[in-house]
Amino acid sequence: MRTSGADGTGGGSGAGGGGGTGGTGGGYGAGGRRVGRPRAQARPDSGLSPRQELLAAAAELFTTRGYTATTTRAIAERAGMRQASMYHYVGGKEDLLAELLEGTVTPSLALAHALLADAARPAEQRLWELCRADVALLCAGPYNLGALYLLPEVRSERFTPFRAARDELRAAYGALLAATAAGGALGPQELGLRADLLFALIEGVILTPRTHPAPAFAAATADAALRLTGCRPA
Amino acid sequence: MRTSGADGTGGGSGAGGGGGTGGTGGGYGAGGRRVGRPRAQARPDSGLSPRQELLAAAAELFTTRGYTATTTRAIAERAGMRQASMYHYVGGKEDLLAELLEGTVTPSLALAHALLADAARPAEQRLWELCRADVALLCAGPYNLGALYLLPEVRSERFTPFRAARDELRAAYGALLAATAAGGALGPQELGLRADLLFALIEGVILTPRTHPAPAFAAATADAALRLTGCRPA
DNA sequence: ATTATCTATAGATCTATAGATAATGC
DNA sequence: ATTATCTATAGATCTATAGATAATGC
Repeated sequence: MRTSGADGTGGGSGAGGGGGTGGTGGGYGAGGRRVGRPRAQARPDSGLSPRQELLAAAAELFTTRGYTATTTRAIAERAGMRQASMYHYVGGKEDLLAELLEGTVTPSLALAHALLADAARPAEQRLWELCRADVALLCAGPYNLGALYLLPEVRSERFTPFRAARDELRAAYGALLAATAAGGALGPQELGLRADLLFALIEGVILTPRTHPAPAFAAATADAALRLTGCRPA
Repeated sequence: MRTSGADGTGGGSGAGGGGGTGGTGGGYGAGGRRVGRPRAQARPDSGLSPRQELLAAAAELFTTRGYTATTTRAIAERAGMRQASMYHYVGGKEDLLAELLEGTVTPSLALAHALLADAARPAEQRLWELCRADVALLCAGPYNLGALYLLPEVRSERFTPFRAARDELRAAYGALLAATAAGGALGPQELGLRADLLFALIEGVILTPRTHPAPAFAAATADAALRLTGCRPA
């Protein structure tokens, strides 16, 4: 029998992001005995909640083998449980994909809103900061989760929240650009076009082989973004 | 029994590109009776060779439903034949994917080589032209074939020719950039980084919703590319 | 004879649910 | 009693090959 919810893990911070895995999040890793039938294959405690382990497994497998090619069995087994047990924590592969996708946008979106509200600093500086942080987020983590943006599945209704967040982020780029001197000089048509190109550059890092060291790369991309928009001289 | 080759269609021009489908390419569409057992489901002649019809079907299905999710049956049936008959023309799905991918790079690569050799024109002008043409190619055709770049399968050995061509194209962007005044002023490290960012912008159009009219969008992207590289003032 | 098709199929999987089981909690 | 697992499974597919068949070509 499938117990109803069980997502009581809290917010869920997007398992793919950042290397900072540690931190015993939420009562797991306490070493003590746990309720419920023991797992068939015992394993050293990773410190992650089962749901987070599923997310981490999904991030690796989706990017490495592909979303459709990844079976529920592969995800569950990599997370240390049997295939059927996965359904105790998530509704299926789609749930995992949705959460991973949202994790690649939500932090940047929050930052964008904060920057838009911060009228004290020059818009150029705020735009640069958003670009830098967004690229850093997209390049964070061992797997290129941005590659999942182009999955056909993402067009389906299940992923409307993700698409909405991404569209909001694009709009925030446009609003920030409009607040710059260069952006203010443009007509609305031209402004929208330039914001799209700016966004294409930022997200285009998904398509770039990760050869350059990440922090320098993020800053260099932000520099290039300001040149692209006309906010900064060559 | 599987007859050996049967790829005698000629070069194969990448079925996804351009809207210019017409032109009765290579003896098909002649209206006359054709050798071999008739198809189970007769259909009005499309003017495309069976292989081209398979490519067109694959382009639609791969981008619409996903590569792994697309079955050989779906491709064959959309091309007007039964599942098994597909193997008379191609070795399998991978063949189709490889040909579609190569079609999105080969024309730009040829142009890049031609432009590199044309020392008479200013490098800035040639770089602009490459950007414009490449974006136009990536936006051509009804389906976003660039979305296939991020398939995990593409990392496998089968797609080495495609990856090599794409790397060559990236290198050509770098060489053209190095020939510009702005590029010449950069150190080798900085130049490589900037070429990668340039390439990220161009390929980033894959991630952009196709709202703007294609020709204007291609030109605007080329403008933005020159600003990004520092070849053109804001 | 050659060619382009077709039908049939072996062998291999995959998802999601039902129901059993083995812990801790009270 | 509650919870987290497990085992088992129904029903549905998919790929690639073997071998048959129905045209045209000579």
